[in-house]
Amino acid sequence: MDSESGEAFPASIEAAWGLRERPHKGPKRGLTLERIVSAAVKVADEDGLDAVSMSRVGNELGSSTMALYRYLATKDELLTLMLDAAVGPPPPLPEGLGWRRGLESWATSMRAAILTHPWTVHLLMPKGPPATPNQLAWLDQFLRILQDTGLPVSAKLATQLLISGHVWSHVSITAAITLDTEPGSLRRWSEYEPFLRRVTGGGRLPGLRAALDEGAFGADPGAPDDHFVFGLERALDGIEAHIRSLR
Amino acid sequence: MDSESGEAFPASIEAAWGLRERPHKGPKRGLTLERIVSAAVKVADEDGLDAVSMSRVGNELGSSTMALYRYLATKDELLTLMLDAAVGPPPPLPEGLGWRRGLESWATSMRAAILTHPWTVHLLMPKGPPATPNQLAWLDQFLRILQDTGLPVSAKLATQLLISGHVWSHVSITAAITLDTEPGSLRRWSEYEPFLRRVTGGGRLPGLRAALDEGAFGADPGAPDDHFVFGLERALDGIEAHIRSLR
DNA sequence: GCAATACCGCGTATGTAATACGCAGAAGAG
DNA sequence: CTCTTCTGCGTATTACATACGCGGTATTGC
Repeated sequence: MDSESGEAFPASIEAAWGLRERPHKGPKRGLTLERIVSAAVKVADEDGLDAVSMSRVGNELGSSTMALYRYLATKDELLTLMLDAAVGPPPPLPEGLGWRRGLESWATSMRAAILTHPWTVHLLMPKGPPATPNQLAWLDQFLRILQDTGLPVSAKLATQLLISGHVWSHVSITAAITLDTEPGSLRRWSEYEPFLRRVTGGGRLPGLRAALDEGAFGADPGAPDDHFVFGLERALDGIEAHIRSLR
Repeated sequence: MDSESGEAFPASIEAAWGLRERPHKGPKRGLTLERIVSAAVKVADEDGLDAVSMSRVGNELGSSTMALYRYLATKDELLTLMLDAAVGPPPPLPEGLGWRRGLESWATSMRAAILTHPWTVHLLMPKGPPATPNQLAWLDQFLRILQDTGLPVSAKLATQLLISGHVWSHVSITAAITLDTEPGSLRRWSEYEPFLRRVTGGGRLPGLRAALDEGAFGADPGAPDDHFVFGLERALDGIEAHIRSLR
């Protein structure tokens, strides 16, 4: 009954939605997309994203490298599904919060979900419009939170762009600063302030220099959490004013 | 005279700042970091980021693959410098704009700079705190724009996080939707709306479904530009209210 | 029942990268 | 003039993703 247009998105994504339940002829399938993805997530949790190779994931399942390609067309699809699985669905929203508290909760939960599996940060760059189940579930929840605000749809989507961009930006910086303490790209936080002092010498970059002298980039890189809240609240203030202005 | 701490950041970044001018003994150097980076940028402009391999860049310079490693420790450093070079310095800021117009201009310029070389989108994920000259120049300009607002430094930085996150998020989505029309990951925009209708069937994802029925995801993917402006203005509204409240 | 068919897991092979290592020659230092 | 330090670069290693095809299996049409 479906039109034959079902080829628009990769088969693995269709499969993740539970569509595409082919009645099949050949031997029984030994694996499941779900099992593959969760094995890959486990590898990433344990040994980092770089450890996720097709052969490693195959081994983890007691299977071979190439068997996975019966379920996935490319590694990229695996990564997309890993992100979806690791972030998971949005936690259920308490009723009657009001849109503002709702969005605060949404943003905070998303940030937490991402940082639970730090490697997801490296997968946030979208490879296309959101299409996986959990990703769309988050979007859906966002839109439901704004349901009764009277905002037009396009404003709701634009709001989502702003808020999720903020989350994204925040987790990326956080990960880059606090988590990537690999000796390869040294860049230890403690070296950062002296470095900035050095390059802002001789009157270069006066704005930055002034910030340094006011104590930005001080000891504690935990400040980013405050930055997160600050930016979120300012954004919500702006949205709130706009919603009020619509009446 | 420098303390011996100069090893905090990769040598190539130090070199990009013009520090590290070693008086050298051996043969004259045949290349320059600058030439390498601009050759790499040229390759990316012509054939995409995936075409940028060490050997390809070497060839482009009439040199060998391994010669590059006298200037760069890893390919990652090359990518970092490519981003810096492609984005370039911020355009000079008109005087007397006021902070709000200033930030609008900053955000718009940054968006334009990134989209001038679409491949830069894939390099935006930070690998550490910003350290390259142009990157810091943008940050510097941002801070100077906020100079007379009375905001504490940490609020200025948090504001930068919010605004740049918005730019980032916007260009990423834009690139993912409009530019990645590779047949590999099909996902043509025109297939997106039908896809969403399919997965929101049966009462699933009601928020999304409502948005669909209101005409979101309609024909024209040029709407993201309006989304960009909307989000930016809301954010600035919030900042403005906050600045006012400080008096 | 039975053959044809479509699909399974997976071994093998290919191609492309990044990059470690070491050599031979060049140029400034003493 | 020799020693040291640095150069460009050839070679070799390692690690992947993934194309291709084989031999076997379970379902389907007769």
